[in-house]
Amino acid sequence: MTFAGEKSLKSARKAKGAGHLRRGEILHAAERIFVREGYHGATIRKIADEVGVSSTALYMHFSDKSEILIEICEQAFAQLIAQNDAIAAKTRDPLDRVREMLDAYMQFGLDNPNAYQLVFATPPGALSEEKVAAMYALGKRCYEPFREAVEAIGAAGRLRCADVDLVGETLWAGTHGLVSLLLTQPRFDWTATPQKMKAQMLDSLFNGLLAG
Amino acid sequence: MTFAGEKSLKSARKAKGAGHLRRGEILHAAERIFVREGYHGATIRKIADEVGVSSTALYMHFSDKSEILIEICEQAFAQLIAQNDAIAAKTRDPLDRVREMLDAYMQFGLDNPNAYQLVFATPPGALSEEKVAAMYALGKRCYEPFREAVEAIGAAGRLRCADVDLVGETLWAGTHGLVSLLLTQPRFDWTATPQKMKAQMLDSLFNGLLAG
Amino acid sequence: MTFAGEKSLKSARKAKGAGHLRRGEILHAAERIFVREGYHGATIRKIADEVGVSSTALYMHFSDKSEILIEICEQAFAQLIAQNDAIAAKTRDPLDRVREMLDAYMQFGLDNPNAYQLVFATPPGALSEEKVAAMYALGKRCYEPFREAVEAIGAAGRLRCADVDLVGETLWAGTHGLVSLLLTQPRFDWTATPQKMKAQMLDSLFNGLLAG
Amino acid sequence: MTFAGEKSLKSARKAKGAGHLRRGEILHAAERIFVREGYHGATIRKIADEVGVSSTALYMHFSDKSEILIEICEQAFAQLIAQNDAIAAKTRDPLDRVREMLDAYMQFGLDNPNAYQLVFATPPGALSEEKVAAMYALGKRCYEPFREAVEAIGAAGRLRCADVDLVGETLWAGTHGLVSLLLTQPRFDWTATPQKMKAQMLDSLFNGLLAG
DNA sequence: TATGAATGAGTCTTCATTCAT
DNA sequence: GATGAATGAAGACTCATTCAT
Repeated sequence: MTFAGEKSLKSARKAKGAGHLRRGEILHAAERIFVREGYHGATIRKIADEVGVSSTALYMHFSDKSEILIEICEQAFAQLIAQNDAIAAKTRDPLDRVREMLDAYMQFGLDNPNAYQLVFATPPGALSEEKVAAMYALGKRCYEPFREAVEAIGAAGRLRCADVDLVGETLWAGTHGLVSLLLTQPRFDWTATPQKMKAQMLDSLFNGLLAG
Repeated sequence: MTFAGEKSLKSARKAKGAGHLRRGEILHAAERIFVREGYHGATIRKIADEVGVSSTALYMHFSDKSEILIEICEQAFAQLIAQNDAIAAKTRDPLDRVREMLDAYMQFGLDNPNAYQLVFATPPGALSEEKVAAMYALGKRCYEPFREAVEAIGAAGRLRCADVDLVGETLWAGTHGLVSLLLTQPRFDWTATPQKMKAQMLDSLFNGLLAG
Repeated sequence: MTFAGEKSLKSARKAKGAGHLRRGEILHAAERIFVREGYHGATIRKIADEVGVSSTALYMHFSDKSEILIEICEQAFAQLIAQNDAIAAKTRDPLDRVREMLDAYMQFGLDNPNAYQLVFATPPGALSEEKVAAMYALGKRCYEPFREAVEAIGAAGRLRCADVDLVGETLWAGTHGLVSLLLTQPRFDWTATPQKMKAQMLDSLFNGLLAG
Repeated sequence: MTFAGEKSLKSARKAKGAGHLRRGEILHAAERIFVREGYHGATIRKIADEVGVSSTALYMHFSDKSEILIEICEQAFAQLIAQNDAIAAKTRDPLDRVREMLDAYMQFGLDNPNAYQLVFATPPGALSEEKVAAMYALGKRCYEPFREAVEAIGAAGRLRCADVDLVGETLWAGTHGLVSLLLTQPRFDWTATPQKMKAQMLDSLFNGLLAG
């Protein structure tokens, strides 16, 4: 149900700048509520109440409930991408690069639990096929610098396993698992701090995957 | 076969089910839809339609929408617990025991993607505090045999790291991460089969965590 | 929506006799619940539960929810009529006759609070025009012996007021008011027993209405 | 004016009301329907239709169906209380005071048949225990000035009966009975006007209760 | 005689969304 | 830029009623 004009409309709104603050407030409130109640459980009114404006007001900033979700995800990906790009530019040693990327990735999840969960567990029914594809593209873009770094490790002959992609995916899975569990199982009696767990996870995976 | 519509449909329906059959059908349909649409997005009507009964009919089997969710989770935990108990009873060597448990755990997730996601990302706001606590208790009960097995490895001096719990949690996180990613990112271009990835994850973690 | 056959159907059912007990149980349960919850608030299921049978079972005794209400009212009127007829036949002195009738009337209300309130405060929307008319006819039939008795007092020149009907209606209103208040305002801190209040009401009205 | 249908209707609606106007309209419609159909029989939709708004609109003014009922009762009590207070302030002679209060009370019932019946036969199961208690408190507050006036008559030695409360309650019962019957038995062939009946009831009770 | 399973209509209520102001 | 009033559609759930057994 999107039609031409949407894009420019969006830009127009963003360009205005006056409502920038509001926009941000709404996004943050929405993020919290989307996670606390689930996408469908989060109502426009609940979000508006949390911000302290009328529900009508949200429509001045977002044309749609789904647009809020999309923007949250876009921003999350933007940060994730910037993060990885920065590390890629800065850190030469591929091993350090991968480790830094993974650490930053987990840290992002811990720092932005709502956005993280939204990105990795949004009910599929929430977004149009189009939008889901767009999100996927962002995810891929984000994954790329990481994949390259892993490949560099492999090229340096430091991997125990020949399949570079399999290694990368395992690293992602392990780190994602830690963040995911920490966020979704707050009741579990975790014995160490998130920082220690992050380190342990990275150590284990690197120990396990790297060649002697 | 399909033109008479309403009447034949109705007869077909009635002919179908004795009683607990229905219950099972409903649970399975609900499982699918809860995951596809999220708990709040899954409506009683959608579930009923999927089963092919009136929405009213669901209330003959479940007093509540949440009760359906609860039962799905309980059954999932029951299977997970039975699985772990069986392995604990059967497999003596603690190392094999842990590996088997983790493998079975991941396999359960792959085989029951809906139940798995429901259990590990229980839709927020769906269950009463009470019920959430009950679910947590089941989770703990399920984790126990696994924890004991990890402890046995530690007792045998085979762990690189002294903190047994940290090791157990890392193992859980890693395996959960793989299942979670495989289920939530079906679009990602996974390079290996789930079976290979499972093996790779287990190998990596064991390599990384076990003492030389 | 009533049609020919209803009457005979009813007789047929009643004639059977086997379900007599059940029928009575249902009527009593319904009476309680109609009053406790209101006609619309009383559901077939609630009534069935109170009796301890399935809701379907009620349909074996009554074709309809409204039929239950009607029968309760009919029985109440039947008793009221029998009461008045008996007093009319037995008590010669018109003054005693009226007093006895009014006393019995109030006592009926106190003894059968549910039926009484049903008869005098059934939401009009509950019954068809037809049925309401039938109820009214019964009410009239019940009122008749009372009216005659009041008339006899008047004929004996014992009324302060010439309008016999006005006197009768005032007597009815006064006694009804007492019963009605006692039943609907159980929270009120009534200072005397119902028996004393009945007597006081009758004394006051008679004192007030009778000539010197 | 009436042919365009929907659109003009809508405009008409919108043009109608500022805000509390609506609230009042709803209260009046609800009052009628509550009495005509009983509390449970009165549906939000029926009320909304009577007002000419969507059922959703009711929720902009009242958070709940029961809140509508509560407000009707509160307003009725408010008027009743104001009435009695005014008479208490204005009329010195206790006998006149009581008579005026009772007359005003009956007149209120005749003028506000719906509110009256709602207040004195509050639909069972409609209100929470709390709310029922609140209503009772209002009733008590309303009764108080009347009770005091009756007491004053007694203090003046003008009562035939020593029990002042019993006298008050009898007066209330008698007058309530008249209103109640007039409202619930519109089919009955009342021989006098309500005004005459009111007077007759008061005369009878006073004659009966007062000392020679 | 009785019931368990089923259903269509309808209940209260809430949602996303619009529009006049 | 913001809102209060409004609404159609839909949500969970309940009701009276039926029917095969």
